[in-house]
Amino acid sequence: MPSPPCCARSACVCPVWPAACRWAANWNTSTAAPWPRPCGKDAKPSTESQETFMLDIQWLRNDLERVAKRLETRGYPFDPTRFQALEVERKEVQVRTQNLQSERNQLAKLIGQCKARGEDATAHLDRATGVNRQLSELEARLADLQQRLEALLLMLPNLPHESVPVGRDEQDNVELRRVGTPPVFDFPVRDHVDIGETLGLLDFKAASKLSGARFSVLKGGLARLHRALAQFMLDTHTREHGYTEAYVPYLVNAETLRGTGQLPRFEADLFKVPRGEQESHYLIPTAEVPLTNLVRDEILRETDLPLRLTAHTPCFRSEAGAYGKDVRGLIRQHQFDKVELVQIVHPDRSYEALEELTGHAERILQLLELPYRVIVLCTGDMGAGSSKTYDLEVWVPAQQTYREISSCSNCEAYQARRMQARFRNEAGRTELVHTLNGSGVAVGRALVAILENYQTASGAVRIPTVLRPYMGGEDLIGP
RNA sequence: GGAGAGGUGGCAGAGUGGUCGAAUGUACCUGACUCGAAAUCAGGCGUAGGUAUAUGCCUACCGUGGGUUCGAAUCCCACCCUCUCCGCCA
Repeated sequence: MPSPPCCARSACVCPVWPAACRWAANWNTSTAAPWPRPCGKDAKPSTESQETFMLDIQWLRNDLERVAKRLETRGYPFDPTRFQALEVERKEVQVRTQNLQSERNQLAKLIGQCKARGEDATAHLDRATGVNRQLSELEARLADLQQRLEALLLMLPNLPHESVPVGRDEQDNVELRRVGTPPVFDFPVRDHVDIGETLGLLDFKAASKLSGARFSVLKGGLARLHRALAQFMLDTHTREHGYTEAYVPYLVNAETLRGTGQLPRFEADLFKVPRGEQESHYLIPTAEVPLTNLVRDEILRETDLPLRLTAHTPCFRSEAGAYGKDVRGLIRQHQFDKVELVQIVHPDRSYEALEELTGHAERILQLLELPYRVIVLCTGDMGAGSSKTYDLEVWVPAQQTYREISSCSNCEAYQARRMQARFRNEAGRTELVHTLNGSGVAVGRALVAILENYQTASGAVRIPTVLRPYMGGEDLIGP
C-alpha cells in the first residue's frame, strides 16, 4: 500500500518558517534543497516521558555482544552484564506497572459508571486504593530503573562504521590522499603571526586588552580578506553545491545542544550565558548546532530529502582541554568564524552524502589553491556523535605540516534519535533521518593558510585569484 | 522594562472532573459512482513505548514539570513559550 502523504504539498505549512519555501526558491539560484516543510500532524515538541538514547536501545537488547565489541574499538569501556541486569529488571517492572495502570484505569471507569447510575461504588474504591498503593511504589521503581539505564546509555558514543580504521588516537588515523604541492620558498618562511603583525594588520595585544588570551583583532586588508573568504565559501556552496544559506541564532538553549550531542557531556567546552531567572543560553560552538536542530521534532516528507544547509557564523569554544596547545597565533581561538555545511538525508544515502560533503569542503581548498590532505579518523579519534569522519588538513608552511581545517562527519541516526528528527517513508512509517556536518571551511585557519602559503619575499601576501573579486580587484596585501 | 491575552490532533475549533486520545469542520488516503474529473456517498487517517503467534493486547502523551483525586485536557502551584499594546532600541 502506498504511503499516504499526510498533507498536500501545496497546503503544507512549515511551522519552522512559514515563508521558507518561497525564500529558498527566490533567493537561491542553485538547485538548493528546500527548507524543511514538515508535514506534521505530529510536528510538535517531543515530550515523551520515555527517554531517548543515543543509540537505538534495540541494538543493545538484540545484539549486545557485538555492540559492546564495537564500542571497545573506540576505547569506550562498556559493561554488558550490568546493562543486561538492569534490562531484565526493567522489563519485569515495566510489565507489572503497565498491568496495574491498566487495572486502575478499568476501576476508575467502573466507579464513574456506578456514580452515574447512582449505585454504590465503595468496593471498587477500596480496590482502587489498594492498586494505587502498589502502583506508586512500582512507578517509582520503574522511573529509577529507567533513569539508571539512561545514565548508562547516555554516555555511549556512536558506533563506528565498518570502514573506519580501528585505532587508539590520532597516530592511527589513515591518510587517504594529498592534493596540491606544498610551495617552495627561496627566502626564510615566516609564520602568519609574523606576517600579519609586520603588516600592522594583526593585533593580539589589542585583543588581549579587550578580551584576554586566545582572541584576535584583524584590521584593514586582513579583516577584508577574512570577510572575503567567508563570502567566497558561502557563494560557492550555494551556487555550485546546492546548499541553502541560513542566518541563525548564535545563542541557543540547552535543549538544542542536547540535540546535537554537546550536552550533557561537553558543557565545559561551551560558553554559558546566564540571564537572571531564565534558563541560560549558550554561545554556539559551531553552526552545526542551530542548523541541524532546525529539523528537531519534525517529520519531513521523503521527497524533501536531502536538505542541504549552510551558514557563516562565529563559533565560540572555551577549549577547556587545550591549555598550552597552539598558544601562538590564530589556530586555536575562543572565537572564530566558520562556514558550516549540514545535510539531512535518507538513511540509505548518508555515506554517499558524506563523500559529497567532503568533496564540497575540498572544493574550497582547491579553488583557493591550497595544498591539503584528506585523512580518515580512526575509531579512537572520532567525535562521540560520529560514525565516520574525514578531516581535511591544510599545509601550514611555517609548521612544515598539515593542520586540520575541516572535519566532515556522518552522524547516522545518533543526533536524529536525540532530536526526534524523522521522515515518513514509503510505507507511511516514520523513520529517523541521518545527519551530516562538515566545515566548509574554518575561516580563521583558511586565513592562516593563505598568509603563509601566499607570502612573498617582500613581506606581502598575494591574494588567491578566486578571492580577488571580493577584494575590490586587489591582488596583493602589501606593506 | 510596563500592561494584557493565550498555548488542544496538519489547519480551524469544541471540550471546565468520569466510557475523551479527544466532538465538528477542513485537509489527506482508500473504495463506490463517472469515459475521466468535479460533486456526492462509505470507510480510514497522531506520536512514542512495552509485550509478542498475533492485521492482537496494554501504557503514556491535550506547552513543560509537580500537586489534588478512585479518576485530570478540565481543579491548584511553578516554569517555558507565543501574541497584542505602551516604552526603549539597531
